[in-house]
Amino acid sequence: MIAHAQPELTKNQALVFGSLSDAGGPLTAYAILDLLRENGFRAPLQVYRALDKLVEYGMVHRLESLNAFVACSHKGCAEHGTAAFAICENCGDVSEFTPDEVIKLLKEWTQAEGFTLARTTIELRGTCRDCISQPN
Amino acid sequence: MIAHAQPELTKNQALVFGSLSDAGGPLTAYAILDLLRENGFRAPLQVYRALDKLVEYGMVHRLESLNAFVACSHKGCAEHGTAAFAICENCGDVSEFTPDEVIKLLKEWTQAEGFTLARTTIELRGTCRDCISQPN
DNA sequence: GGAAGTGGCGTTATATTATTACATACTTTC
DNA sequence: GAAAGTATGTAATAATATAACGCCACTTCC
Repeated sequence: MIAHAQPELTKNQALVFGSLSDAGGPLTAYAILDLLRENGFRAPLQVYRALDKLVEYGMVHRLESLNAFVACSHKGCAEHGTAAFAICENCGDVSEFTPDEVIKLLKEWTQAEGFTLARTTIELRGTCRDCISQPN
Repeated sequence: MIAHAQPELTKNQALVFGSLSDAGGPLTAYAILDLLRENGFRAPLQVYRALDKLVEYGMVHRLESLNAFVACSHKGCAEHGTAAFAICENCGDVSEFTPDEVIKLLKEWTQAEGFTLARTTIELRGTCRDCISQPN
């Protein structure tokens, strides 16, 4: 478990985090940029810089297999372990969960290998329950 | 466990697979393109099309967190389960392994959720044993 | 044999994602 | 208030990936 300080956000960081929270799902950096143009955003770097910090603070996760970003689903982004994501390829819905037992096993593997673990990516692609039961 | 047929490769597929095998580590699509220019490759699509097939055949894995590709490390790419990767951020070395117990736990989660799993990405970022013991 | 389908290939152009480089401003610290 | 650190704005560009088109080789089915 890693405790994340809950720092004061700068204006840009707050705007980016707000759009991700409001979206309720993953957004690409350029989608965020378009949403924030009316707030004065002009360039990708404004988004990427804010995202870097938000990811560092643990408030936003990067979805590697989508090249997109999503607000952490934990209330207040309180301290929690490594997250995993189930991504529905039909509706785009993303479920975040915390597979502690899986993380434990992976840590055991890294320790046996002498590998110093910095960051873990676990992403499941497939079809969510709703999309299976309600085929379009 | 999924059995992958070991199909005849086309000329382009064989060239792309050859560069990945020779490299012994991950390459980006554009790095492959540059390696294969002397073999007549001119455009990214030639690489991406071959990679798509090789990934489909299970002979090449895509590393989502690197936007790169790596030849499967299993001998002859025989049938095997979902792979995981430990990526050294210092030397770039990638270790492929097959964490069956982890996959089993993740499958249990998906079944409990009614999520139909199509593809699993597990990537560990950190520092390998050699780079820890021989700091530059 | 020929029509129709399939898959691979080559090429150009373009879309999407991310970073480099440089200048400016604000804030904290001493 | 000078120095150091952090955030910002902007333009330009790099890196990654796909769309659209036409061509050719092969099959298969009548």
